Amino acid sequence: MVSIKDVADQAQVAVGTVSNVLNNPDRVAEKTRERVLSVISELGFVRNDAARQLRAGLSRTIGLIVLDVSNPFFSSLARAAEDRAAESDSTVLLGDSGHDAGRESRYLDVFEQQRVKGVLISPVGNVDDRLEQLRAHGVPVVLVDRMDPHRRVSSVSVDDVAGGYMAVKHMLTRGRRRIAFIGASTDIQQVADRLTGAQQAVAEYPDAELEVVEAAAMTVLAGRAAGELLAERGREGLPDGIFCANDLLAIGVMQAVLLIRGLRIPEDLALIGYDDIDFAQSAVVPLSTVRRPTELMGRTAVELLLEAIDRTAAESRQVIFQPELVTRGSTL
Amino acid sequence: MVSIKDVADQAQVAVGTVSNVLNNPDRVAEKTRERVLSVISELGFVRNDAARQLRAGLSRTIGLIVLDVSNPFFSSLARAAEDRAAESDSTVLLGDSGHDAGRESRYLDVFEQQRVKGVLISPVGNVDDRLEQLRAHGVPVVLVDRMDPHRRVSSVSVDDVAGGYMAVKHMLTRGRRRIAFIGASTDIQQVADRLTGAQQAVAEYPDAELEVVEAAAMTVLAGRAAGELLAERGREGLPDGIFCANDLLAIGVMQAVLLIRGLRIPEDLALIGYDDIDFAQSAVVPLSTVRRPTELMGRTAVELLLEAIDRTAAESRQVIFQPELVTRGSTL
DNA sequence: ATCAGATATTGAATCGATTCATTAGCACGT
DNA sequence: ACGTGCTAATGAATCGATTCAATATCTGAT
Repeated sequence: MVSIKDVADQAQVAVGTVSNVLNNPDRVAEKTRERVLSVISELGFVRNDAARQLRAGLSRTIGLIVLDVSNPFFSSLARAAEDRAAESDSTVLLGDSGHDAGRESRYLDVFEQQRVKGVLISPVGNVDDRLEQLRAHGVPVVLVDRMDPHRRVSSVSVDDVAGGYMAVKHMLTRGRRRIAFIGASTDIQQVADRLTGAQQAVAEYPDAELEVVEAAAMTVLAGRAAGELLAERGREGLPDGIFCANDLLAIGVMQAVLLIRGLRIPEDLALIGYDDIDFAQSAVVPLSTVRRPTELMGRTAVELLLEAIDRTAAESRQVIFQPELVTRGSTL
Repeated sequence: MVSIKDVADQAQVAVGTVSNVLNNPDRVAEKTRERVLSVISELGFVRNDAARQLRAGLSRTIGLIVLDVSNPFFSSLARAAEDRAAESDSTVLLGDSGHDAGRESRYLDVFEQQRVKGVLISPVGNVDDRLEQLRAHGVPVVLVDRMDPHRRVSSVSVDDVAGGYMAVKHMLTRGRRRIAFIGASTDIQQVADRLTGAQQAVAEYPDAELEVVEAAAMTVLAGRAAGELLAERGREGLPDGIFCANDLLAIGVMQAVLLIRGLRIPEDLALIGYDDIDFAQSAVVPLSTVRRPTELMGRTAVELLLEAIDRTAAESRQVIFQPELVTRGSTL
């Protein structure tokens, strides 16, 4: 394995000079620099990051732990974070907790041992203590898609109350009055917030009513089951507008509802989801939905982190983004 | 920042003993070990991986670079790789190239500088030279979902010819004879292989014929466009079995075809996709498909890597997995 | 009490890049 | 020839954990 010493010998300079070529090129005379560089490529020298980090103390990597890497929300966010990090000469290393607290904890261990510059995390378990410990060790942390109730760590999140509000308000302005909300357990904060927003919108219309349907999960199949349940009531018993807590549910509902002979979306029933996954626009009837600014969130998360790295003992910042209404065929 | 020295002082032992507590616990007397451990948690000591790696030479991380982290094939593979790595006390750090050669190259740089134990990669660009360089530096490489034509590096891949064969053979045994293959450009090796398999199956039935339809992309929308094109021919001109090069295309085709009044899947038209994404089973008509053993591939990739790490100068191994037919409502 | 043989502990040397006080080299003016 | 003021290059000390030869401590047998 080629070390900086080998390069120095071969190029007939001191190790310090080689180091300067790599880190302070302008302190080295052009002739020397070129000679050293050519030796570097000749020998195929690659800087040992462990040694560099040990001495210099600083790392160039940011750890990102997400709940589910196959969820488009997170993968898009991760990609944006990577791009932003690259602009500041850092790299994002991605860990997928898969909603598993053990795995999450392992990644936190690894990142801490590797002395990453900072950690972005969308937490599963109760990691408040771990994060506090990281902060105490000088590793800044930014929460993603979740706020710290104690406001001790910075965060980027989305105003899901506003998202729920705009989804339902949209259907109300289109004349719908019998609204249904379909979501899984409101134990999930995000789902509870979307429902709250929906209730606020309905409250503005005295002649409107809101029905809450609990689905078994946030999946297409659970949505279809919920839709079939509604369909059994017959056409008269149906709501005229349905807001689903995510797009998967909405697609399931759409499948169930379209099987009812003669029932049409959006004429008889308006339908809106949440997330704007790829399938939303390519559903049989293109699905209206609420989009979260994932790219912006990813970039901002990295920026908050870099900010925290610079002024070491800064106060935390909570950035809350507004979601955006995407209207398509299902609510025209 | 707490170092091993601080722990040693506080626990009244030598640094070597602390190191042994961490790495060779059975060499340390129980009483001493407990004392050291309690000091470690009291001071909140976290081992500095850079120093450990510098001295010990070995790293505990494996780099994995995938084409698209939001693709269920890769995310499932990544998760399996992580699990397998964890069993061997290693961690997988995930890099998402997003089909971008520049990003891929950046990740290779980082992984090489970090001296990872090994690299798993599903390559975008022409990285043969880079990978050869890595191997020369003693970092084993395993290709994922692609074989090295020169057989210099190990790989795990899938027999897509067999996959195409079994998809079409399945429809043929169900009595279908007018088969269509829908796929994007056969520049993509995987697509070309699936077509080859389809042709082999059709060749076994003298009275069967195969039509090839080129789609604009491998997406739902492209599939719907292709389906609409077929639908224009009227019912008589339609094939009675369609094999799509992936599930997204198949779902698009299904959407287009079901709009034709009276046409039914699978009675009038059998349909089969490839990949077994989540949506396949929750499509309006559950979609038959061909599944690749992603978990097994992820585990095996890590195993090949670990194998290569142990016996340093071993020959490469190409592992080719057989895909599996998943029959659902769309071909009953 | 003594010694052999385990067992437990010690601490200096080491990995490779960075840092910085020191030295070398050079140009120019007197 | 000599001093001044630069820029360029040097190389020893350093980061923190691991390793291993050397030493200390303990056990049990004679």
